[in-house]
Amino acid sequence: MIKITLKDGSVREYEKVTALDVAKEISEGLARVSVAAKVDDKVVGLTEPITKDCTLSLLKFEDEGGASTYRHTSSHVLAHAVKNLYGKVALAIGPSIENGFYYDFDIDGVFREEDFDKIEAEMQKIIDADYEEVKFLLPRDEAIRFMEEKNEPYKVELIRDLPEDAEISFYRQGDFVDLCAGPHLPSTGRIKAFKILSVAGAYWRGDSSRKMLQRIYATSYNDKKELKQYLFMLEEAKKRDHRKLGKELELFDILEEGPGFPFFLPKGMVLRNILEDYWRSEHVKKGYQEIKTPMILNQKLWETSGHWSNYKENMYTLLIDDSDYAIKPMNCPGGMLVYKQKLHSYKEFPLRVGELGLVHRHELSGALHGLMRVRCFTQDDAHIFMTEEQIESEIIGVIDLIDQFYKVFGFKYKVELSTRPEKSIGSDEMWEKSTTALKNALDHKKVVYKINEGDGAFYGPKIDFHLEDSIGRTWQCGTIQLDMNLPERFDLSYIGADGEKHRPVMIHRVVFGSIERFIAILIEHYAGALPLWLSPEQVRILTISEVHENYANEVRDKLTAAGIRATVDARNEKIGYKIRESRNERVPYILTVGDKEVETESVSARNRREGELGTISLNDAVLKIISENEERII
RNA sequence: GCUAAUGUGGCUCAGGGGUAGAGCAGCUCACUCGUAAUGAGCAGGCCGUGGGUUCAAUUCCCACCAUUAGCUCCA
Repeated sequence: MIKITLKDGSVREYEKVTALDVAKEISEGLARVSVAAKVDDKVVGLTEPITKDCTLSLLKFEDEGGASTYRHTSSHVLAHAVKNLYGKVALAIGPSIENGFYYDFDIDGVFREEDFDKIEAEMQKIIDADYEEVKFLLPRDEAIRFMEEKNEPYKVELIRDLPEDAEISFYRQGDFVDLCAGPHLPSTGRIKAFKILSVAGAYWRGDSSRKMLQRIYATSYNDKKELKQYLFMLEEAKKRDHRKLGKELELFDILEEGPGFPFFLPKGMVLRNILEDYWRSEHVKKGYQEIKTPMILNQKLWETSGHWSNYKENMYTLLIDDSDYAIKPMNCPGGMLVYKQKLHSYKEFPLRVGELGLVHRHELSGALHGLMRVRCFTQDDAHIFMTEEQIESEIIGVIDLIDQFYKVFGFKYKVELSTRPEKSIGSDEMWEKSTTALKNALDHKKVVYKINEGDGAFYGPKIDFHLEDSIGRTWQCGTIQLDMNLPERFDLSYIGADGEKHRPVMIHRVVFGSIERFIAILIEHYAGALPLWLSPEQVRILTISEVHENYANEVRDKLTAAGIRATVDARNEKIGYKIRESRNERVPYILTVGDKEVETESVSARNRREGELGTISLNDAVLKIISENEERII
């Protein structure tokens, strides 16, 4: 007898059973929506026999492990279809990924978008055939022979690399068999909606010295509607592309003359300066000082910091008067030097030193991407020096600051804590202490966070902030990193209350991360329609005809005097034309003035948020705009 | 860096071995206009760069540069 405990605590007993049997017994509906099962903590296929007492939960598509099972089977269907259509093709791997799945193929020639329809049609045939997914095991020797017979060299390599004690399993669907750990859907007919998205080259095992394979990316969903929603999101993301909008709105440009080195145009500079001004004013309020360290420093410094031995290939170097120098890829070494310029007392702690530092890093040409991935960018860095006892409260302060910043832009965010990696420096005691301090700070703020075991930097644990934009994508921006390395390397010290020298604790932290990338995220988040306080041009005053130009200028001057960025469009164009243009340029406030407005000292207003506001007095309009600007209304 | 694709006026794109076209934007003129495109005209390109093939190359071939999608890397 096998005892199965269900989610609700009830226990059922069976002689021989699969998760699917249990589901059916509960209800046909549940059996229909379940895509996999969790036996104790392991995700398994619905039709796998359950052999021991366990707790069982049935997984729907949206449950953790559900979509990945669903898409894993989808990837087999893709591979099956490609095998059917192209005889001579070797299979590599085909996992499920965040929003879909892929399969890597070794094939002569390349797949093209024109081939997608054909492959999709073949996939549909396989789904319609509703092949059962049959799992079977083979001993290592036989498994290798089996795959050799099928001319699957990659599979053979995979089997050879499996650990001694690994169970080597295969799944068969019709005449297609693939090496696979599973789990899978009961049959191919369970796939309701799928789409091939793209094709790209990918190295076998991510190793650029190995063969480049053809990777087909696709996705699948539990119903057509969800697939459609996802495809819509992709379309939306394309429309919001900051590279396109940045150029259209004349914020920045990246030219052939400087790949990865962006130019900021006048309007982009307005946005950038607003972000930096806000950053400065908030940091001053929180007790930060600001410094600026040089862009170029000598090789010796980078040797001291460890960058010369660990980061050299990413650094731009140059010769000055026969000595080696490097352009800074990070701000910290400069910050260390500033710290060392005088003797510090514990009474100064925590010492918060910020720097909007422009760093240069040699990124691979293929990695460049608009403002998201560049070769020079500005980190809104700060280094905080403190005693061990101050870690927790200081981290809380940074968490609060980051929270405040993200909220102002309307971002939700998720927090992750990364702990000690295998290769690391520092004592166990120090790691323990500092990791606990970070945890305590998070717990104190009642922040929900995920722990990434072993994902910390070699020099200390860290907290990362992943903000979520308006279409659900996440971006890592803020980070708080404890550093046990640099204070050591630079022999930093302070005089404690005991009159002795001590080593300070130091953290690096950024809020925006990179100003350039943050701007890119903002553009995509708002789809170019920046909120009033961030808009390079906040108000545009449109004249109905030439005779209204003087009044329009008066309105503008009044706004300008109040610190609002306003312009007048007095061209001889129809009002509809001028409105259309203002809207296309995402100007938040459009004020129209004609005879009526001139007579009554008013404006006909519309804004992006509320639409038409009708005719309001000039005074009210100015006050409204000023207050919305000051409140940083989104 | 690697693989593939792409590179034509400011932008979006068409074309194609006989030295280039459209729409939008720009400029000029007319209209003096009330809430998402008034009309007409003009101007604008060494067809990414350098080689090669050819009587002739923007078109075909090669190399390079850049961009894009991935791989890798990551703020």
